[in-house]
Amino acid sequence: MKERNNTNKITIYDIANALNLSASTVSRALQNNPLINEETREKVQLMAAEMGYVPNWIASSLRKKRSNIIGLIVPRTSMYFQSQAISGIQHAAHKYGFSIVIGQSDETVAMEKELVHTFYSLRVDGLLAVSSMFTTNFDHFNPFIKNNIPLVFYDRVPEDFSGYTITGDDFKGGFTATEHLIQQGCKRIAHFSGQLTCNLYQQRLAGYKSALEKYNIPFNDQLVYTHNLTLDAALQASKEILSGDQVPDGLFSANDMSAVGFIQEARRRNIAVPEQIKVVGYSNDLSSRIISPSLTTVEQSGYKMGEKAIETLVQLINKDEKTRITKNYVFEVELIQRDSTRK
Amino acid sequence: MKERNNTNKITIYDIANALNLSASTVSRALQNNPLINEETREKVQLMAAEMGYVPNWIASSLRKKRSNIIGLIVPRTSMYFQSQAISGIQHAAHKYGFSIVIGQSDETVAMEKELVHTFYSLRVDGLLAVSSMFTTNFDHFNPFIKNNIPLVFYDRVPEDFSGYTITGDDFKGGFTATEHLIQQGCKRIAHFSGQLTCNLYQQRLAGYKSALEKYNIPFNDQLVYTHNLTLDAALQASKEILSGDQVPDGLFSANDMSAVGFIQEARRRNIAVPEQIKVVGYSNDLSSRIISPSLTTVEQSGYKMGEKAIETLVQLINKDEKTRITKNYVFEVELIQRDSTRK
DNA sequence: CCTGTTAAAGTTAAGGATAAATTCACTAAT
DNA sequence: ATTAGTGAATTTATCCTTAACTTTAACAGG
Repeated sequence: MKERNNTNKITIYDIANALNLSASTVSRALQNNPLINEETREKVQLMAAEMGYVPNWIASSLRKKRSNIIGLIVPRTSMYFQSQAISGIQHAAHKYGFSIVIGQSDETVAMEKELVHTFYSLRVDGLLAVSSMFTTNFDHFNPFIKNNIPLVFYDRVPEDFSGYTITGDDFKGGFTATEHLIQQGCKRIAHFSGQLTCNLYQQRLAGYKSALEKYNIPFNDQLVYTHNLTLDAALQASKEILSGDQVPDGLFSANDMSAVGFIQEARRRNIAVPEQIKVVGYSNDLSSRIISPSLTTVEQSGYKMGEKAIETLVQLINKDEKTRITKNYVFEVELIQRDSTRK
Repeated sequence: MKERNNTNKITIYDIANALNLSASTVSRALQNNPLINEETREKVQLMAAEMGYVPNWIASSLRKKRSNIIGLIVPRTSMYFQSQAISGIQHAAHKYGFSIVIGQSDETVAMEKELVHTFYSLRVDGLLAVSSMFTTNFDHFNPFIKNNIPLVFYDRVPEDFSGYTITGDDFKGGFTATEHLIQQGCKRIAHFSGQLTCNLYQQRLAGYKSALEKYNIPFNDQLVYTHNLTLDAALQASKEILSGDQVPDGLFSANDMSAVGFIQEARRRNIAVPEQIKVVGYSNDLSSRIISPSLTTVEQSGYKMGEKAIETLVQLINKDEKTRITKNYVFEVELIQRDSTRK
């Protein structure tokens, strides 16, 4: 038996031969080009279906100089917020006829660089990116910027970037979270922050500071714990905080996972949340509904942000002149009150 | 100012012209083909770097009939197990020089069909798939099977499929989980199952039945609750169970999320876990460590399964004759004992 | 001195689809 | 009857890279 290889796929030439037509007529007919006689078009489409023709997207991309592929760079697909964003992106992308190629930077700059290069070589029509926590220099995105290939950052975005960005209102989120803790009676509020090179955490910290200032609570940088916001890092920091002599009465954590870590460590030490310490997280992860006490957090819809990001990108790709594209779109945030800050 | 379009990218012809060489020499030099003089090769590579040349992957794919892209179909990227698997797949794929295009079926057969078609048109070199819960007929994968394009299923796989599969030992998992409950003293054990059209849930149920049988506990199909295993569906089913007159003393849930839902509903009704009812989940999701009491569960590494799946696929793509490829690889499972089944 | 060999190129032809330019048949208008 | 115009198709060139085939020059051996 002869082994079939991948080469004997049906092409438009096969259809053309079968119908005694030219390849370009077939091509046009399949695209419902009005230059083609209705009868011919139907004949072609019928034959294509019969022969099991599937267009070769690679050949089409090469010729059209358009791949209908969008590159997506995320630090990790397993982060709840990111996986929600990916869902939003996928759904919207499919609606617009684009496929998504995903790359994970694993929070490293080196990998991020490599991915940008790969996507450039792939000739993606546009790039969607969430930068790694450690990216401060964005020069490796230059191939896209210099060649005018649409590029949209969301969630974590470069500072002073002249391009398109989609973010949550992190300052407001930090402010609201901290203000809520104060209103619930907290006087000594600790803060878990991520890398301050990252706009997100900078803004959340700034919001935290601003709320303290409003209520005349002096800022104390001893209360700010900067780490990578994983469960383990949070447990570590929590031990430090809870074994100190001046234990705080509130914590605003820049993500939910490390707030969860804090609550678990507090429970281990029989320190009552919310009675002795009140806690606010960030993102409204699934875990915030699972931990007990349930976690007060700042809602930020990954799904919607992903959707908005790709919508913006697609408008840029299609050079949509009619609709005005917002350059720096900011999503509203909302405080979700749960048990971890009950009075 | 003239607008730059995406077309004026550097090609091998530009390099060839600049050096007064032919395009094929440049092509060869860039691929370190031994037919090219070392001096020439260095000259070409230097010039390529200088001119900012990036190979056009689309043209190369068309010519080589190989895209180095692998398609991935998952029900949802946001499921913890799936996102872990994606991480494993991504890392390994990168190592082997492949890019991953991800599509979500959203647990619908229609979307799954469409994705298969898209990936076929994309001329992916291979396809990795986790079927939707509702897929019973796998004919839509035929384009791949008939054209001998490597196809590997993992986690959820078709029954009686003659191709390559990677699964966890779901029967053993179901058996071990149920046996553990029995050994902890449970006599009346309920089971949350997913769609029984899906091998996973069938096997876990079979394991559950087998354990009951071993300990001479009669199987009672009133105790099996089939739903889609989301938090909401679990809450609904839990209400039913817990408000009935014959409340069980144990629950084996086919995933962690619905076990979490059950524990939450039990807490709401002041039914103590594990004292009154013991609970075992499946997958060792993050949530199993967050819920209190912490959830006993069956470990199944998504990361490793993803890695194994893509390794198998890559071997198939490369027609690796030397290494024997296992057709139906089964991962060991392990019971992780936590507080939800304490005696 | 000529043939044979080899290294190091160059030329040409896919790969499959499509846009642009061209041809052809036929109708309408002068 | 001749020209212009139109609808419907065909031909050709192109996208960029690479594999297959050819050429060229240099040199060794009889």
